[in-house]
Amino acid sequence: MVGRPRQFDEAEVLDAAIQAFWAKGYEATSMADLLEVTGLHKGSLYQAFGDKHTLFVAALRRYLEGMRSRKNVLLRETESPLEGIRAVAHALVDLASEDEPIRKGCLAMNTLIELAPHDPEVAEVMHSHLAEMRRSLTTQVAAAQEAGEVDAGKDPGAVALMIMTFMAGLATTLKGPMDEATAHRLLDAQIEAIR
Amino acid sequence: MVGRPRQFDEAEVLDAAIQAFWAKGYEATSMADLLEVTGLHKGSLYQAFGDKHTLFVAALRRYLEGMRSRKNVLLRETESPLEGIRAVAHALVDLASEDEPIRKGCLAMNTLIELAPHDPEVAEVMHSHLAEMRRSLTTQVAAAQEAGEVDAGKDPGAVALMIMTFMAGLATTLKGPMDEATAHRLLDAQIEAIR
DNA sequence: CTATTAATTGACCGTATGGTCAAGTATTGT
DNA sequence: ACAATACTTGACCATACGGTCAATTAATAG
Repeated sequence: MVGRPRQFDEAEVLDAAIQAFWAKGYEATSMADLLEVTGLHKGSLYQAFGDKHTLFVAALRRYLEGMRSRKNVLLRETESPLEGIRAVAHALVDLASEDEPIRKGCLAMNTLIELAPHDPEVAEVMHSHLAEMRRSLTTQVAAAQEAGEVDAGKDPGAVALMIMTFMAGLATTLKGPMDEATAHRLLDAQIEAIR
Repeated sequence: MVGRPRQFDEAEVLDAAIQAFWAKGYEATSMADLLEVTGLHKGSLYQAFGDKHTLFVAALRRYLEGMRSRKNVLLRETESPLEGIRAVAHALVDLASEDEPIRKGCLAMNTLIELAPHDPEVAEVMHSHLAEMRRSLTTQVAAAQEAGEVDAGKDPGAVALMIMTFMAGLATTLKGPMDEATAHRLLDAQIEAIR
């Protein structure tokens, strides 16, 4: 490539943007916030990532990719299908509990609530992410049934959705009075109840 | 009282504000939106309710009171404790599914995510609401145990929290791809799993 | 009638917002 | 050296924002 190369790491900039949007939400995060947290100058940010909305979508995409890849790693590294589900769910609680006592929750759920209803592009990104999550969890539940860890009479798709719903609930309530330890306890009970 | 009386119904104005905040969130709802939806003029709104934040808190309080009173009615009118829980939970799904296909979710959960972490006043209102909800549900679960509808060996507080968590999850995911019928189905399965 | 209170209307304000642009400087490949 | 690209800096912009104020009109109680 000809010309002066990027002096910043695009991934690092996106990660910084993720942190900002995650902590304050889309509307409440100003361009000034983003400039401060990324350390870039106005011109550079706009040239590299376009406007605020475009930057947000890029950051969201990166966040979601990260979640999915961590999920896949956990599912691969655990010893049994149900252990995998457990690991993924508890990892989400850990993530949502970061930065105590001002827990940021899950950027995906935060975005689903704040933006998805009015923002078609964001909605599309979120929907395909959730669809992938659902597919992945469904096959995992089916595997757990094969392994005798989950009642074979149940509908694996329904069980997967129930786990996702519960995780969404934890990610949401963790932004309120619920504490991390309780969240982990409830999650164990939920997985037990669903087997 | 001396002087010209209010030409508008404060409750109606608050309801209109609730609808606006519910549909778009706090930040994304402008004063112009609020004027349009309430039908009031700038001066009147500011004189009667103070600034945007004060108005929001008043609207939120009214919304939460409405939820609690409807909950109490449902718990009183149903035939068994577990039926009461079922009714309350399904009513929330109905509420969160209003205005299809742009479902508004639950203003309480929306607010918990968008504002509670940075807004002490809102956080306090939400926390006391959730605490009341939790107390109420816990005694209801205990009653269901008395009636033999729920396994007496379980911790009623934990069961109550699990139901609340699941409801929070439904309220959240209903803002995304989940449809109302699925939500009701999952809810039935959840209550069944928790007994 | 009078005092009091409220609604209406519209002008006005400071500021923060997201966003653009241009001039200058630095860093690379050829 | 030269062209190409990117970063820096800061000025600039239009607008939308939340919020204030004052003048006028309307409705009520005593």
